[in-house]
This record gives sequence, structure tokens and C-alpha cells, in this order.
Amino acid sequence: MLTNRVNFLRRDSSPTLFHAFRLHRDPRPQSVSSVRFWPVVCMQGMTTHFKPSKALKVKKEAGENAPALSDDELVAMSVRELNQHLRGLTKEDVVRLKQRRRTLKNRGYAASCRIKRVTQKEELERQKTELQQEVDKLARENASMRLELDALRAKYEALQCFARTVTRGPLSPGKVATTSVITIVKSANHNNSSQTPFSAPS
Amino acid sequence: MLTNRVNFLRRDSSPTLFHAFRLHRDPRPQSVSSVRFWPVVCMQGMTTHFKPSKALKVKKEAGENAPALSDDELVAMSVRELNQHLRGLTKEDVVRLKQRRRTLKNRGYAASCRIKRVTQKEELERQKTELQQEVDKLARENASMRLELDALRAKYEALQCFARTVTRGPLSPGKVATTSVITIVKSANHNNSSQTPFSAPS
DNA sequence: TTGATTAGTGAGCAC
DNA sequence: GTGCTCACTAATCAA
Repeated sequence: MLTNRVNFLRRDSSPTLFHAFRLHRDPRPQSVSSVRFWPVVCMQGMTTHFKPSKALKVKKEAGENAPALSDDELVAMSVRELNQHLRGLTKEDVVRLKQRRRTLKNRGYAASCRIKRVTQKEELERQKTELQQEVDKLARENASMRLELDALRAKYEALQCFARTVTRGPLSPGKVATTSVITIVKSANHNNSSQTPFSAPS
Repeated sequence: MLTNRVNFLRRDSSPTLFHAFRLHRDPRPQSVSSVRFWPVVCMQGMTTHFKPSKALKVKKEAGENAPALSDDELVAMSVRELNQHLRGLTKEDVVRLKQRRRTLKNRGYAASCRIKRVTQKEELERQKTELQQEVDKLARENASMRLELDALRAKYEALQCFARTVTRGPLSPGKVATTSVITIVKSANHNNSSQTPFSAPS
């Protein structure tokens, strides 16, 4: 259904260009980079040139002491390191930077949440397939055992039938009640011996 | 894990108050109502009174011809009806209203998308449970059939054994090759007849 | 504070 | 234009 998505463009966080570009529709000051809004033309001309449209804003801390922290750096930083970077910044800038860090972290959390979601779904489908295969296997075993059981029952009853039939001959009816003697006559059928009542169970 | 969420508060779109309140952090003009940002205190005092904080903005079209369309009305409107409401509006207002409609629709799409997702997940889990039950059932059947089969094999072999034993008496060895006559002697065991080779298969 | 989850949002695709 | 899905955001809760 969805074939030509360009979502992969959104995954490129482009940390080196982050502070040079700023989304013109984003009203928040010092926001995190929102790479998903960049038009494809910007992505294409990124390595060579780009026309500075109204969307372009340069805010590299205006030559201040802050060394233009990239998203990756900021999000990977420890609290102690962060506090060191916060030295000498305005109270407002401190809040902004912390918020940017929080937002970047949230972005990562959301990503892992999505990954977890699809992973769990795939796992469920995998387990379902596995169970279905087991059902099929058990059903096959079941069917074959049922056949085997029916065949064996038939053989048993045939043997029993023969036994009863032959029993009535040699012995007197009065003695059957306590001790029976059965005589079975096996018709010769040598080339198909497995089908006769005399064969061992398969 | 998640117990005391107050997300249900976000679901109340409060159409009657939409145009009176506007989120002070939302820089977009004529944006859709963002009920999720309303503090609980506002929700609680909504029906009786509320203190007009800096977050409060009144923008009821300033007495213009537009009759303050609610979210529900706007989103449920047909294109033809929408166009009628668009008569006499500024080009900018037309774009804004259309964008608001689009945003409201997107909100609904996102909701149904989430519902679909959880529904599918529940369906997968349901199917998985079902399959697991079927596996258990088939495994039980399988085990009982296996027992039955083993028992029947034993009975069959016992009957066969008796048959062979008795056969060797009355008949000459030379005649067994083509036609066998087996004689079985059943020892009297009346109170446990189902265990004897004479009983019918269970 | 951190991580996870939710509803809402715009982008972008398919129809 | 409509519907859906994605990545992202802030809110919110739990640990």
C-alpha cells in the first residue's frame, strides 16, 4: 500500500547543519532540529549549496561561548557535563537548552516505543505461526493414529471373530462359560500377510 | 502499570467553550481546540466559574457573520456545506478554516488508527490463545489415543500369542504354512472380563 | 530525573 | 479531498 515513502529522510538528524537551519514554521526559540520538515531539495543540495530562503535562520549562538552543541552531543551528555555547558548562560538559555535535551530524549523514547510496538507485533505473529504449525502437526499425527487405531481395531475384531467361530467347534457349549477354546482357521494369503489377523501390529 | 492517567480529560472537546479559550502557548492563529492542555482546575470550575488567566483569549469572530463553528460541526460538515460557510470570508480565513477542518479530521484519523492498532493486537492475542487451546486439546487427544493404541496392541498381541500357542497342538506343523487353525484357551476370569483377550476393544 | 506511553499534529503517500 | 500512517511533541505517569 505504502511504497514510495520518504520517511527515511526524517531519520537523518544532520547534526552539523542543525544550528544553521531552523524551520520557519516553528515558533519556539532554540527548538530542536526538525529534519522531517526539510524539503527534499534541501536534502539534495545539502552537500554543495543551498539557496537561503525565508526558512533559513542562522543562530549559531551569535559567537558566544557555547560551542553549538549538536543534538547527538546534547542527548548523550551526562547531567554533570550538561551543567558544565550551562555555566555562564542566561537563565532563559538554561531552560531552553534543558528543554531541547528533554525533547531530544523524548524523541528517542518515542522511537524505541514504536520499535517495541512493531517488535511485539511481529513476535505475536511469529508465535501464532508457530502454534498453527504445531496444530497442523498434531492434527496430522492425530489423523494417522486414528487410522492406525481403526485398522488395529478391525484386525483385533477379525481375530476375535475367528476365535469365537472356531471355538464353538471342538468344545461343548457347556464348557465355554468357564474355559473357552477357540480355533481360528487362517486362509492362506501369503503375499499380503500384513493384512491378515495373524500379522503383528504395524 | 498505568493506573491514574487523566487522559480521559483530553477527550472532551468542549465545543461550546472552544472559541472562548485559546491556549496561550499555541502561536498558530485560529488553531483547533487543544483540550489536552487545559489544567484540571479549569475542567473542575468549568461549569460554575473560572478565573480569566493570561491563557484566556476571547476570539468569537468579533461579531462577524461567521456563527462560531464548533469542532464537531466543522468536521462533520460536507464540502458543499463548508463552501457555503466560506462565503464572504477572507482568503486567509478560508485557508485557516480549511486547515482547522483538516486538523480535526487528522485527529479523528489518528484516533481510529490507534483503535485499529490495539484491536489488531487484541485479535492476534485472541487467535494465539485459541491456537494454544487447540494445541492443548489435540495433545490431550493424542496422548489418550496413544495410550489406547498401546493397550490395544498389547491385547492384540496377547490374543495372537494365545492363538499361536493353541495352534501348535491340534494341527500338524506341515499344514500351518497354508492354512492355520489356532486354538485359544481362555482361562476363566469373569469379574474382569474387559482385561481379557476376549473382550471387545474399548 | 529518566523512561515509557498517550493524544494530538503535520508531512506525505495512496486512492 | 479523504483516510491512513509515520515521526515528532508535550503531557503525564511510574520508577
